[in-house]
Amino acid sequence: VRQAIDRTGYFPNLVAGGLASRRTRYVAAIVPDISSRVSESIQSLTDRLGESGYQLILATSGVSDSREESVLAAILGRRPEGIFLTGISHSDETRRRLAIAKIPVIETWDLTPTPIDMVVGFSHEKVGQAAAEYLVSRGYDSFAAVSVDDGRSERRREAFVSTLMKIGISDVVTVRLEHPSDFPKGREAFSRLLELGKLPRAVFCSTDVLAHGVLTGAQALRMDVPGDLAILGFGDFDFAAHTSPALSTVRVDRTAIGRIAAEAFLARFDGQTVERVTDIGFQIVQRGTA
Amino acid sequence: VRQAIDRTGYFPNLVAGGLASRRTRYVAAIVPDISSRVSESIQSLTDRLGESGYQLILATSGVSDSREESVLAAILGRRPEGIFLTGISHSDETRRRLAIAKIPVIETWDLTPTPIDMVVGFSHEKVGQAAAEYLVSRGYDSFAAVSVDDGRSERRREAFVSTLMKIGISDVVTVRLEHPSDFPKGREAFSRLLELGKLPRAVFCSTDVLAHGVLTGAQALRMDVPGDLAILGFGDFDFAAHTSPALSTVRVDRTAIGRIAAEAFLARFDGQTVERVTDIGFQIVQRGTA
DNA sequence: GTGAAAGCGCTAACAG
DNA sequence: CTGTTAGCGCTTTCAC
Repeated sequence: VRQAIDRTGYFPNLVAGGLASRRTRYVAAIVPDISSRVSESIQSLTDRLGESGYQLILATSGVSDSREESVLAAILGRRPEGIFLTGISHSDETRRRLAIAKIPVIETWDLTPTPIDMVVGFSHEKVGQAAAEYLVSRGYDSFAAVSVDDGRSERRREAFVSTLMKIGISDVVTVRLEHPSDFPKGREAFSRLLELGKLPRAVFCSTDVLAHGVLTGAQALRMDVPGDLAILGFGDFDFAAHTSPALSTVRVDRTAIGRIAAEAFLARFDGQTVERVTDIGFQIVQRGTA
Repeated sequence: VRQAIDRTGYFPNLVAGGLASRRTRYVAAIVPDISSRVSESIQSLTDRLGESGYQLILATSGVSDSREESVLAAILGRRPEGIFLTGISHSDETRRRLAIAKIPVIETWDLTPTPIDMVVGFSHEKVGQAAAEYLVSRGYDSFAAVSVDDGRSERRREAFVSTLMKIGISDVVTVRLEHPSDFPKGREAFSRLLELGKLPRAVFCSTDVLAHGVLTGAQALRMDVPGDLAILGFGDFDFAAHTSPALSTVRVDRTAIGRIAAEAFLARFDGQTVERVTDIGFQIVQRGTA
């Protein structure tokens, strides 16, 4: 039999199987764009899912999720058994369609008290707050915050600023740049801080690329980092981390998001009940002497 | 009718459609890993394909494509209409299965005279050669080459070395590191060059992260780059590019690979004949005064 | 043109 | 337990 199979080159048609069994063994993931940091969680998702015979349908929703709704519509027709979403802000229409589809949904990279179904992520507010508390605890007393105009980035910055406000520090210089954050924008942020005359002792960048841009701006002026200026980034952008022993960061385990999401999907497919919200947390990685 | 559709929340079952029409409107892509540079080509692939109603099945083949064969088997059963592959070395079994499937296949990120079907990429030999010729033309006369033990990386280095050999320069210091290339390995490469006593005037790194690691190694010694040491990387790793006005690179348009592949697939699905091999080339981007 | 019927290649339910 | 049969929800063909 095996020989006959080999000779004829037969391999089962999974689309027929999917139709008959109503189990397509697909999970769909919608990410803003594939090259972003968010997509790194997809790696662990794919790998774990692949082990159990599931395949990933990957789609991009574009800048600020502009295409999420239409992409979702296109994808639901393919009857994936689960949906991996980025972020927690989704249109009513998206929510309605997801409700109709009645399949496990996991929102990621954030936390919310009102998830569509499940969430695995961390609190961006807590990140900003922890960043502020960390810098204060290390004795810094003048601050700046730089972010890009993207929801999660802004929320980290806002939490940073408001936490400082609570302990009586209200003159936090804020620099906001256009999404997406990249290296030159970090340099630009540094220039703007310079123009404002009084450079702070510590700056929180809501992104690691931004932090790295600020860093080189400072280094170009022969400043000592973190001596003259402490820089705290976010995300553990490996490259930034390795490049700059001077750059501290709020580190998030990106692969955990994919891994935990995969396990949650598989458990649900298996009929098990699953924790609805998983906070993967974060940690502050100190480098140099900041 | 629209109202009834809206009320019942009906949306067509594409898996039934796929079975009936034998057109699944899926394209599958197999990449070594999602976080690698290779995967950036996937972005443009997905986007262009999505515009035409095609969805992407993404799978990873693991380090040095170890899982490519099994992953392909799992994927062919889903009857994608096209396959996007990374690289040009594929096992006989892979080739056999692909032949049986009789669907368009595009090998990418490389060039070969014997493609399975179509190829879109560039010549790694030419990259190495161009790197050598560029540095020589700029007056450098002592060289080092650093690479990781990955097929394409090695081929760039080998071409670099052999091109220099042809013009009479045979004492090129070579440093080989383990795959995958990362920042610390670049620093390690620099250390090894130092240990060898005589530091060259120019070094070609077959990866941009490697180049950046070498760069910071040099900067740590207060060396002037490119004054004391010219560093030429490969790949246009944006971060490296932005960080270091001192770092030149052999730039490849990664999005072009996905875009061209998508167009080729769509044309073939449409019954058109398509160019079998597309060389997207590369260009040397000079930064600083190197 | 419009409408009914016959698959697509499996899985699952059922009868033997 | 093995063998048969009836769908899964579409597309396509074919008769009208």
